[in-house]
Amino acid sequence: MANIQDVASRAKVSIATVSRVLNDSEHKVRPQTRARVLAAVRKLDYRPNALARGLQMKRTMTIGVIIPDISNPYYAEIVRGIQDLADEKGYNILLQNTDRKQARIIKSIHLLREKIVDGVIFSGGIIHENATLSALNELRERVVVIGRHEVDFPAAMVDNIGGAEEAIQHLVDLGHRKIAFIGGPKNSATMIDRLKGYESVLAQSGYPLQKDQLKWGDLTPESGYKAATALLSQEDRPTAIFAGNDMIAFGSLHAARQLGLRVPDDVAVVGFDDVALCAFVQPALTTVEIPRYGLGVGAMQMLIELISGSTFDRIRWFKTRLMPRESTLKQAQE
Amino acid sequence: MANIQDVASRAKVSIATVSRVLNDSEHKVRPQTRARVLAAVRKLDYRPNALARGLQMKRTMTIGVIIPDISNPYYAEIVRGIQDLADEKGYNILLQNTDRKQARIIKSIHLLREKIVDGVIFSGGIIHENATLSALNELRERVVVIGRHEVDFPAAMVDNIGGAEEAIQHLVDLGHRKIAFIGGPKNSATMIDRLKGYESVLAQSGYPLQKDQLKWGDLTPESGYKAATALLSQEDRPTAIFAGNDMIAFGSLHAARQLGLRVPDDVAVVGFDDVALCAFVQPALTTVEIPRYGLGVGAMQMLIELISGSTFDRIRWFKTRLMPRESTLKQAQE
DNA sequence: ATGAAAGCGCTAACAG
DNA sequence: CTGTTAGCGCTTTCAT
Repeated sequence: MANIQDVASRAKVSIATVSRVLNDSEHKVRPQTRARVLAAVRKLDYRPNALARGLQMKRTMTIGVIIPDISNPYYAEIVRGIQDLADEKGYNILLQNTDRKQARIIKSIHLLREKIVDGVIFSGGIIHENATLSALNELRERVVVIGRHEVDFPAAMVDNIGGAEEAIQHLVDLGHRKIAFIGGPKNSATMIDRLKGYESVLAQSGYPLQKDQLKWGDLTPESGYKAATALLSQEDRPTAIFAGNDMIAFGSLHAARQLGLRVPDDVAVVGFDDVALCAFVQPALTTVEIPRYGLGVGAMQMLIELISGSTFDRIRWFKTRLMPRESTLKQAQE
Repeated sequence: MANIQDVASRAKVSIATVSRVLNDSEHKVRPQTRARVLAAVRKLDYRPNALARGLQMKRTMTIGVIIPDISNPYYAEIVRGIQDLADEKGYNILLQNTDRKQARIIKSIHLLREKIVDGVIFSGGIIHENATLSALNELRERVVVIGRHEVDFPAAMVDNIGGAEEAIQHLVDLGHRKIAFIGGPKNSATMIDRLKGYESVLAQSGYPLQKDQLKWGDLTPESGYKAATALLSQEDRPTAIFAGNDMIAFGSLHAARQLGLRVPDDVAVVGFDDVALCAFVQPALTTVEIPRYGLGVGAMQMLIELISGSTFDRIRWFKTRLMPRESTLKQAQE
């Protein structure tokens, strides 16, 4: 592999000059010499060694991205957003999957530090834990998180409260008065916010939350199925279910079917996230879309601002969008 | 950020000694000194600078992965497979999306070369073109491709012919005699192989391919819809459609519905790929599963062998698996 | 406008 | 067993 010295020799200049033309340095270099250098570069198919450059410059134009699982489409889309902006700005992405395991999160952070990334975007997994927090702090002010505001890092946030409000309002508008909620993990900030939105609209509408309309599980269809079955078997069953995420909603749909209830006529169901499946299941699931790609772009935008030292809002909110589909709307067409 | 010199000073040893204990060098170092060094490392929260190390060692434990689009679940799962093995072996992944654009492919390759990756896994996009090929060759023997054997790189291959054969055999076994094929791009090696498998079983079964049962489109539901509509509107319509991929199959399902034909009673449909949707559409789609995760692991395995200089089969085949579902099977249960 | 040389943080050969 | 030192390939003063 040709190095800068090879280019210099061939162009009969010093390596300093080569460096100058390659970096469009402000140091003027005679057009003639520049041409000679460029010719040598082409001839030798020379590429500057980014390691050497990074070592010298103390910046690598590489950023780390820490997520639970790239094969989860939710994160894949975020990453695509990050990457598109990164690409445009000349950054590269070092990707780390953690499966939300504390140990792997910490390992990833250490590793990214060794590789001298210019910054890190973190999404998914609990930051609270001391070990994670202190590891993240090693990165020194070079971190943007997605979807957390309980910690002191700049964050690209999903408006979960607003999204839930919109969903519940939609149900209320359709005439529902008895709306159940099936949440995911009780201590998840995301779930707490969605519950907040749910409660606030209910209270406002004069049909305040009833304790027996509240169920918790995990984020799987199975847990949704179980919770929904319980809810819908009550004598005074809800006319609508607001699920903490789409998986729970799918489980609820299944439960309703098993109980012989028609959706949306007997019971309406709303999910959250808008995974691809929503539009394809039968009946198509009404849900709240999260702007995943936009979140990724936004987080990268913030990180760039952070790196470049410009000022910016440390919290940036991203609006959700209600996607009304068959699971709440009576067939209107055809 | 502490560097090796800081550690050395604090431990009152030379940097060489620090390097030795950190790399478990064969050079013996007295347990006592080793302990001092380790203590200093901990105290200073020292992490070796991977750039400096890479510069010296000429290996970075980083590999590049070039794919069309990480937000496409097909590639996301491959990447996850790559990454899991990479992780285990201490490698990191530099991810590049190309959207199959020649210019971006080339840019990615150049970039990965600058960053001094130890190797590259390439998937998706045409390699044939001269520019791509020569760029890839710059990487000098450090490339593994997924799903291509027309070029001279080690490859993790999908057995498209076998998969198609199995699918057609399945249809023949069910009594189908007139089976249509709707392909994707005519010049795609993948599609050509699937067609080959289709033809071979047909020929073998004594119901050779008829020209009017063959349609080409792109890989979208729309093109599948169009082609299927044409096929199914013929007076002597096929009793089964073998689609080049699942998207085409979804389009075909839609076409059948529009024409008032029941699936699978009037017409059976088989797809290829087994995207997540297949199990959820109505009727669930019979298709051929591609072991995406396994492909990723396999490719990484090959790359590691390539890097380490051990011998290995330059082509490794990955078997597909038929997933029989409702779109070919009459309801048996319930 | 160009070149010489220091130094980024590390590994490894060589010396002791 | 431990230390000294020469690079790895680049950018960037400081001279000229």
